[in-house]
Amino acid sequence: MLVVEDEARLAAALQRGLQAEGFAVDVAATGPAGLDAARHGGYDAMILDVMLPGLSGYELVRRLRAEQHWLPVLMLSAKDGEYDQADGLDCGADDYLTKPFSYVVLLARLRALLRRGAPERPTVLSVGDLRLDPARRRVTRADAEVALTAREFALLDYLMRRPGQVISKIELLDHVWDASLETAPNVVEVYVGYLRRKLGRDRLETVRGAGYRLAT
Amino acid sequence: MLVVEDEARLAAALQRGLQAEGFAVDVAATGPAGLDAARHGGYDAMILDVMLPGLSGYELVRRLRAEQHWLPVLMLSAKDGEYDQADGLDCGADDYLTKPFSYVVLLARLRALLRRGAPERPTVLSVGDLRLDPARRRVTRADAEVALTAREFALLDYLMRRPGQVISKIELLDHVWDASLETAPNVVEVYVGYLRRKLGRDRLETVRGAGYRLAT
DNA sequence: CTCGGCCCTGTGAAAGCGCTGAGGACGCCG
DNA sequence: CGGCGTCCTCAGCGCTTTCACAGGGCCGAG
Repeated sequence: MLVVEDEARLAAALQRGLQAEGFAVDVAATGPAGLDAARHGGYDAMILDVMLPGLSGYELVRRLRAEQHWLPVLMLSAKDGEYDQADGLDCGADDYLTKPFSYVVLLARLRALLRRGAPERPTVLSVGDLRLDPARRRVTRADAEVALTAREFALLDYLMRRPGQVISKIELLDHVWDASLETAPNVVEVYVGYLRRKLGRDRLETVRGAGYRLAT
Repeated sequence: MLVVEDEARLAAALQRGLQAEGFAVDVAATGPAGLDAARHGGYDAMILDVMLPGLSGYELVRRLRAEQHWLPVLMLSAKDGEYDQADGLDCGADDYLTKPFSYVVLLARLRALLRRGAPERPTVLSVGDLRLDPARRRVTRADAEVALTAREFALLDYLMRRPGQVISKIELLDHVWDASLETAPNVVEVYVGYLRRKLGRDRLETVRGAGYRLAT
């Protein structure tokens, strides 16, 4: 088990507690150190604080995932409103716990995580004759490559992870457009337009008053 | 012993012959099946045909090596000029035999291979006509040596380990430039520029807003 | 059929991103 | 000490992308 926590007392407590449960535990106190350990050590899971010196927990997971490491991650955060749960899960953590937390709950979540194991993330998303490969950053439609800009790619990625479901503009703004409260929802319409032009007219359905849906 | 060979008669002959020598022999008839067997079974060596349905022998070895399996591999190929010996050895095979071959020779080579055992050695990385030998610190392009500085070499090394994938500047900074939170991402651009000059313009693709990709 | 609101899209400005040449800092060697 | 090679910074340029906006089309309700 890898524990990444800068508060020395909490880190020590976790280490002792987990060792008592039979885990072998390493501790890292800073973001960069944690990232490094997660990369190299063969851990079964990681407990990760959000607030860390050098590199936030979010950023740490994001980078880890970007490098194709699927180590299960349980995130810890002080609930100070600055960060929230959705953010944590969004950036690639597998579970989330708010400080202060009960030790028993932590153990239970951890066990659940380990039971699940490192899920083999889908390498390639595929819906109909559309294919999107996040690692290679390639999109093909009926085996023909489609060139997308960064934003278009992010949008399509998001939609392809929930094909057939209606996704609201607000949600898309939140996730694809980094929570900018002051951007008009019209951007979404514009980008859906771009995608339609590149992928075919009827692939993205408009659900009036509700959002958009990727045809399955 | 694992024999990966799609020609049924040859496969059967090899199996019988090797069993007569006291080997336990499994046969796989397709590339994917062979890869799978090589991954899981604890074989001492593999005899591998180049021309296979589903996945070529070259690709099979490459993948195996990429996953850190150092099972000794003896490659077989019809000498039709399309593939050649250098290719076979470059992609990570340990020895090479051209069809038609004498059974005695095959046995001798196999024995030699087993004597040597599985060496823990990094393979020569090879993508397209690019070759990079980490041990010798040498890079060739279409068999012509290319002189690279240390940094250029490290960068190319990193990219060649994940050909086709998009790798972000952040990740490159992390790995090639060690822990430089305060170095501008511009260094990466500069060095990609250097590599392009030495390796050819279109070998390194820019993926705007995401990173770089080594063309496969 | 009409109307109001929702959605689409062409236009264009601004910002962002990546490439490159110039050049400074540093270490190595003669 | 000067020449050389490597590493890296910096600033300017050109292209792409992003986004706001506005006019017009479409849809559903009444």
